Amino acid sequence: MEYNFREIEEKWQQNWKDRKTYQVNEDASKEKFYVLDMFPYPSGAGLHVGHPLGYIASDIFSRFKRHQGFNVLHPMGYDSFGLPAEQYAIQTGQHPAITTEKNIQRYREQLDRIGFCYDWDREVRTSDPAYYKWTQWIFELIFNSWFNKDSNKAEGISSLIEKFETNGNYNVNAAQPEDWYKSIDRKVFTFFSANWQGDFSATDWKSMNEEQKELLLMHFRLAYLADSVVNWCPALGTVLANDEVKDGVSERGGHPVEQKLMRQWSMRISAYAERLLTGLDGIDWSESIKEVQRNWIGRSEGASIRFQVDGHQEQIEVFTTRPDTIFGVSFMTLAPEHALVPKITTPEFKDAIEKYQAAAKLKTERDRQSDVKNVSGQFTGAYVIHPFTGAKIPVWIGEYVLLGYGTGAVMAVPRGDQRDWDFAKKFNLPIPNILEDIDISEKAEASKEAILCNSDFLDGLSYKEAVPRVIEELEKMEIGQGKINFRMRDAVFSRQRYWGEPFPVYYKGEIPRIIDSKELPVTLPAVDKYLPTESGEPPLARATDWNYKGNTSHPMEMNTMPGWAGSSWYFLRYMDPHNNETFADAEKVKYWGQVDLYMGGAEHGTGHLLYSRFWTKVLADHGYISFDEPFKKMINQGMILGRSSHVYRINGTNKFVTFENKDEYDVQQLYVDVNIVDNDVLDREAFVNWLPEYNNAEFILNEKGEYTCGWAIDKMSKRWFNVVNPDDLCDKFGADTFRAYEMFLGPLEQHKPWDTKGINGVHNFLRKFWRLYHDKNNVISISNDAPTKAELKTLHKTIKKVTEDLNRFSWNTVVSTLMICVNELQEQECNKKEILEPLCILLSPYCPHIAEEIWEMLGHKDSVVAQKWPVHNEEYLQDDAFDYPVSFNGKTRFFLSLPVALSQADVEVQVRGNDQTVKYLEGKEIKKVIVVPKRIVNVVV
RNA sequence: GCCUAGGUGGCGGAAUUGGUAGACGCGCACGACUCAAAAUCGUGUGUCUUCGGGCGUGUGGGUUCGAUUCCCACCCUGGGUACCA
Repeated sequence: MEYNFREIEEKWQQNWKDRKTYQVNEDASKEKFYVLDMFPYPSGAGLHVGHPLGYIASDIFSRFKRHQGFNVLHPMGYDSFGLPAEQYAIQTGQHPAITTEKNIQRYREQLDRIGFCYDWDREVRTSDPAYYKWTQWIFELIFNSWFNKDSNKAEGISSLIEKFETNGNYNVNAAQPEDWYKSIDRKVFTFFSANWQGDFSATDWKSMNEEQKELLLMHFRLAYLADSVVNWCPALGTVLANDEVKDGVSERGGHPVEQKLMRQWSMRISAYAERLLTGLDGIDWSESIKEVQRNWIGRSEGASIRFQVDGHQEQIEVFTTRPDTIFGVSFMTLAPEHALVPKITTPEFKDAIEKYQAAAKLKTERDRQSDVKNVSGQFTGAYVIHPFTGAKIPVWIGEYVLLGYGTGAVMAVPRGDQRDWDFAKKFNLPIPNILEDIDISEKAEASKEAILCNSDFLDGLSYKEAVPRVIEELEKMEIGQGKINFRMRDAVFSRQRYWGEPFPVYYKGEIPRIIDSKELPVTLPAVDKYLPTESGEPPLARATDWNYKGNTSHPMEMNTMPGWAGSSWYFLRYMDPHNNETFADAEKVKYWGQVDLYMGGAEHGTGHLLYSRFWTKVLADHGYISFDEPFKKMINQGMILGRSSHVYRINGTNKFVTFENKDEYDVQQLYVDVNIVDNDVLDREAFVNWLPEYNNAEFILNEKGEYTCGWAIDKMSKRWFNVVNPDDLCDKFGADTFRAYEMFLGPLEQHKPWDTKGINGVHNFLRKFWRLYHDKNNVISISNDAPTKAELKTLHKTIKKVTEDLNRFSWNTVVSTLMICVNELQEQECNKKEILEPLCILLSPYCPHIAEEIWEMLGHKDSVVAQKWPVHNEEYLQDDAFDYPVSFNGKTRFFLSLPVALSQADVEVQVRGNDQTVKYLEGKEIKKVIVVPKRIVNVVV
């Protein structure tokens, strides 16, 4: 029988389905292992060869672990809320649920062909009400939480209310902005005085009405409603989170984004900044993605200092990482939008300041960034008083100071900061020297090594010594303190879209109220159109049939949750996907625990991977789960790039010149469909028929009479005509070949070009493998004879290497090892059962269909999936006589037959082939013989 | 600028702890089978060579009996990030 992969693969895929081979259940007698893929958004385009790369790798690892006796959880699902389906709905009126369902089916068909071992009974979809019921539940949990900085944990809001009732907020150390009380509406809180600083007593609390209590609590909750400056994208008609904006335009679609003040839900992720940062040390992720998160969190240590404005009540607070350079301050710079600017600007500079502010406002975020080199600024006419010297320091505004970072104000030390230095030079401000022996006429010196001078009580100190000294002094004077600043902002959680989770929230007046968790889910209502209303409200404002009937008189929240809501906890739902009582049964969560191996792209560093960690920590703080990091180890697969082909048209003609001769003409390079190019040779007939414009193309051929195409490596895209579809490859070569080839391509984490012609090599390997088990007439033929030593050695070294490679996540080298093994066994004409049976198990993670088929042909009734992973025996690997090359002065001079008695003490070397013992080499006495592992003996004279 | 991953034949890549660099595959060349082609099988394939050997892992140094591997300096490429005070 020939290797008929089509029949075999169809047969076993059906068989696995019927036998539920890959169903897993909690089993206390077995050790668990959780292998997870980042679940896909089911787009309409289907899969190309790049998508399954990570799925194949994780599938192989799951199967390997299963063979090793682990109880492996390996689920798959869909991140099925999202923009494209909604955009399609806007254009066609088709409900996004229908589009999504169709796309999911297409995805499933494509995935099934590749032969994955997912337990499909555990499939989750974020857009399924049975799923988002629990997304809504978690939202309510977060809403009903505050972050206690004393315990460094989220706690239930009731513990906060208890505190308020006994002591007001006197002993409350909650995560919230320092100036939170400033945004309290004084029309509602009339009993607080004008200069109220945020403190209230138990009596105050008790005297408040329901509305006032709720408004106050909102400033403590981990999910809160607030007026915040958000990234508004007019083209998409929605707000975006910071991680969804890149270079001032939306990540999806590249539409411009503007800053806008809106009342929005936010998540107080900033409360977890420190824990999100330190948690990185304990997880096995790539250094680069950890670095992305560290930068995003942006922790910097320094001090905040308040400068008194000369002649005003006001103080300007700055944050600096270099409080040691305080004696080098020669001016202050505020962000143009800083709230104090209008208050302190003197009349004579009012016009100039307003002009500057207006100009700054006109510039987009993007313009401001691209204009970095241009130093600009404007003096306000105001001065602050230096806290130590009493000197008058001019206050400027400048674009280089950002309102969103720190306090929006900097103390400028031109001596130590290049931007301050540039600013000082441009506007002729003084550059006082505070560092010993360093020239500052050309540039600033930011070194932390230098010794301070001209700095009063800091003279002679280094950065390390000076910082605590200054902070001590500032605290004594009550004008500053040591401070840790974070770059990370809270995450906006509202989207003005239809196709997302509805909030379980209705409004009583201005006050949002949570819908009782027993009444969840609040399902997405039908709407007549998927566009915002004429008055600019989100699409959900069109809904008339909310399933939540309890408060028909009260309006519902009309925003929906962002895309990352559902994906922030899906890995927990897989553990218990059908539970209707809780998001996942506590016992089951305890059993499956953390994800042991998480496979996916590296592009989610500041989005999904951060939010998942955040939600996991909240759930852990409330005791629902016992771990506060979701993904123990993560591997980010690289992108598979396309190899696109070029043809060269002579300008002004319809003549195409072959690659070899293209330099002789003035040509234009054009992309050509890779499917009509074989081994860089163009199928001219297919080309002529490909596009109408090429119907009458003429060719200038090479010497062989062929047209050779040029090529380049590009991203796989329809635009370059270089998309390769996995279905075609499964048709032509089979899923087993496809799986092995994707791994064989190169290291998983690296970006690498796809090259279809290389797949033949792997296909041939599988045919050879098949032939190992068959005789010349293609009849299964296996002998029960004892294997030879050489055969055992081949097998055992293969077992050893394959096992080692899989344990160190080196998927690509395994394929080569198996190829070498098959080549050797073929040479040895091995047909021994004792060798070929374990080999079949070794292959099965990579090529499960062919392994199953052969396993059955060998007379087994059970599945190869259930077989124990073979273990190698060192005994078979030893060489009994090997010629060791002897290296003398770095060059191989002669060979020794081993075993010989050699140790470092021996100075006599026995030469192969005779009994001669040498004491001298090239006339020099041998002093030392070095025996090293592997195959070299070194002689030192 | 900073962070991060890399740089090995015509190509993808291997070399795990410092130990025969280029495994395995593609491509290419030659041969077998064939009227012929495809497919398949076999042989060869870093480079120079006076056939002894010489040179070779981005560049230049260093450590070592021995360096793709370790150390120092530099160059280049991919990815991330930034007037972050």
